[in-house]
Amino acid sequence: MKIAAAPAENQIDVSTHYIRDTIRDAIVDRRLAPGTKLSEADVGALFNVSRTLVRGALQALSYEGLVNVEKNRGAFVAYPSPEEARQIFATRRMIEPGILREAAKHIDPSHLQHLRQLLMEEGRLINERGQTARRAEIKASGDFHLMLASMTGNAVMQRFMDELVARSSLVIALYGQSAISSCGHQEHQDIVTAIERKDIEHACKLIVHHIDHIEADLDMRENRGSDLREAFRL
Amino acid sequence: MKIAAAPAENQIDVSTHYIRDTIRDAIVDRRLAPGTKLSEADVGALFNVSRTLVRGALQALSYEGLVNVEKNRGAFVAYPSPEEARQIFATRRMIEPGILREAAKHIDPSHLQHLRQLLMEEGRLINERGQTARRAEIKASGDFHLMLASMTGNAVMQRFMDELVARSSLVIALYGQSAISSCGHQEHQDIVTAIERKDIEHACKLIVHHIDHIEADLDMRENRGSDLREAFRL
DNA sequence: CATCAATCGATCGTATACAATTTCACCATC
DNA sequence: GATGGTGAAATTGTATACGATCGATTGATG
Repeated sequence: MKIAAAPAENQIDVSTHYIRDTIRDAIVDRRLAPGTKLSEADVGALFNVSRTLVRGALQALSYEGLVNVEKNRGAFVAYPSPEEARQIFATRRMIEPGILREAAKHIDPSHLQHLRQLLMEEGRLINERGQTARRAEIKASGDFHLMLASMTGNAVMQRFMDELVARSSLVIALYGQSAISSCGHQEHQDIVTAIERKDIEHACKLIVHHIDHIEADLDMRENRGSDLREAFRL
Repeated sequence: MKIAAAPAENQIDVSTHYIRDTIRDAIVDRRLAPGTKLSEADVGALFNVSRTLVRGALQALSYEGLVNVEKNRGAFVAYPSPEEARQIFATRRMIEPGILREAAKHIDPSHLQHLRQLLMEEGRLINERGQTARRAEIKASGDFHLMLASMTGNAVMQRFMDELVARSSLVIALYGQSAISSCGHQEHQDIVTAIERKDIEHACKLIVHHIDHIEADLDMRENRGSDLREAFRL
């Protein structure tokens, strides 16, 4: 399978960071399918850089859990197992109530306004059709949770949530049913409402159930499609 | 300053992982002081490998927050600012109660036995003197929290805690008062007792206060010693 | 016809070479 | 004596070279 990534972009200063971010976006947006091989030479050719920089980017993505690097075999877009997916959502359930309680301490009106704005954008996307809108919807849903994390003013936690949201997007793209639940949007609204009322404990309950619902909407049977092969690899 | 790291170890297959782990241990154990420059050539010479592998290891450590890589200047052992230190502990307060609640769901008698064993080891170290014992004590204290994380059976969360504990150790080594509080050990015991009684909510309160106490025992004034310089860098 | 071994091609792992940048010493100047 | 500029040395950034490993194809053999 050929990789459909960004063009060479001769003008831009192509660094490891740029390559990493570009590939990450492509993975999270599902323009790169899980399991796709990311050959160092191919990626390097696409960006007009040597394998050295590509390796750096792939290594970084492997730390983030978006790419699996197999020794002497190469790098592949992550294909999270159902167990891995469960752990990602379990981790979010462990973390996000804590984020909400901490965010509540630092909240100010502009935060609430920004949250409401995100919700409106989200609502707009739900009514659109097509794959592009679907991708944007998944991204917007993640942005909502990232916004909550950013309200804590805690860069360490934000990085953790960045990773969790990115990996969640990958999981949703992989195992999501075509009949996507638009109730997620309603749940986001309910959470903001609870925050506005300063009923943080209720917001915590809501967000845990929300994560439950996201997970419940997935169909995580093994061996979807053709990739028996990955199933047997280490 | 010369680096006092592991010898060349000609026999061992020295990979990026090995280098990363060795440097990480040295940082967390404070055999490498914060701010120490990790020159690629020097480190490579110590391990008898080329700069290629060293760069990989340093990049990995930078992702973990134990090393700062500054473009065109090199890699330095992280020198966490007070603000960064506060964020690390704040993150732990957000996460660890969630870990406790999740761990409680998966608990079995062997876990409790292992916890008690860690506590005994910890108690033994408190009564020893010397820098070696101090290092071991900091490490043991971290291991207690890592054990709780491992009880969740969640690899994603475990990795987050690995990072947080390692960075905490660095912070404690940096800002810790010489008069270390041995009440941390008592607090660990109280937490285990609460878990044994299945009073998880109490254990959560205890662990949050415990983290508060660790943080309160630090002296996080800026500009300790000479390093104005770091203060102005990006 | 199936199975297994040898070989070849492709890809990765690591070292090395060269370019770009920073650092530091030295010297001129005020 | 302090300041500022110049050039060499040291260090990092990136590309390339070469050896090692893996996978597939081919051909021999039962």
